[in-house]
Amino acid sequence: MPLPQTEMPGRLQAHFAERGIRITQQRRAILQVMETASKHLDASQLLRKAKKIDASVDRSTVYRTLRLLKRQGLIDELDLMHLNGEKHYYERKLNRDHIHMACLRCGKIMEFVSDVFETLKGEVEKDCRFHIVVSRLEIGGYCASCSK
Amino acid sequence: MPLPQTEMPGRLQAHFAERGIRITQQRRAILQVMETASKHLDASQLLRKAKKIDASVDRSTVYRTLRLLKRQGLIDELDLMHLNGEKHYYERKLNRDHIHMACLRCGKIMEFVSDVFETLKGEVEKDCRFHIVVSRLEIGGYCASCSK
DNA sequence: TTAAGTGCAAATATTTTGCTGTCAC
DNA sequence: GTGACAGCAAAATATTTGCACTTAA
Repeated sequence: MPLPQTEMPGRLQAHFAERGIRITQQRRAILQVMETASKHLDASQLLRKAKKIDASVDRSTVYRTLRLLKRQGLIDELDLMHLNGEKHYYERKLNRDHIHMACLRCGKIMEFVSDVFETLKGEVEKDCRFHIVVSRLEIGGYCASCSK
Repeated sequence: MPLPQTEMPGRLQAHFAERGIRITQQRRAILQVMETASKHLDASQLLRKAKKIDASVDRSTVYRTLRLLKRQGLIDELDLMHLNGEKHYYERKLNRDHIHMACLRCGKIMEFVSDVFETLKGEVEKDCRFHIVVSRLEIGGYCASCSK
């Protein structure tokens, strides 16, 4: 029997609590969507899903909460090569950065984790004496099925 | 004594000619700006500079030409970590991809070329059987001066 | 209690599109 | 001559903001 949602705040809400960031009903709904989303939501999708939990959630609250999450370093903002317009996509920042590949033909999004990527970031930090906060590698091209 | 501009078409215009893409007065102005730009123009800056060469250039022609240049693989589109709003920046695609680093404090944009980046792309192509057309690595953080 | 957060509506910012007239080839 | 391209204005898309009301702590 799963615990009720209120007893499973999730990491995002826990982070807010630790930092003394106020947790409102609307933020709780938005965080819950971000926690449980499989992947890559844009602001409109996030709004729609959050409204199912709390119908009062407004579009501007979604944007304000996204800004907050970005500033806290809790989410990453992606373009996915602008395959579908200029909107942004958001996902929880996970333990390890990953590369996003977008197929220019079928639109499929793939992810890839690589030690070489970590090496590359290390090189940038050392050679450029640059302290990396956030990094984004997006690749456009053709996936295995589409380039056959 | 420099040659008149009409005898120095530049690579972008040459590419258009080779592919039989029509070269209009307006496109010539826009290409010339892209050729000679030091770095990273957004659409409005590009429009402003192109108008100095040909005052008739319209904003929509700039966007249409940018789309054409992107599709021809002649320019790269960047966000520069959205340090200044949601607009895009454009630069001529050079021989070799480079990484863009944006300082979150002073706004400085740095570039970095790395063999490791080439290795990483090779790994993606091989391990994911993904044919890369365009790639973009943007990093946000603090530059040497700002993280002292 | 009260500072922070919210909804709502309107404003901004950026990019795209429909249409009619023009020009490169 | 004609199909591709242009300017113009209006629309579309995405995001932000001002303000008065509400709420978490």
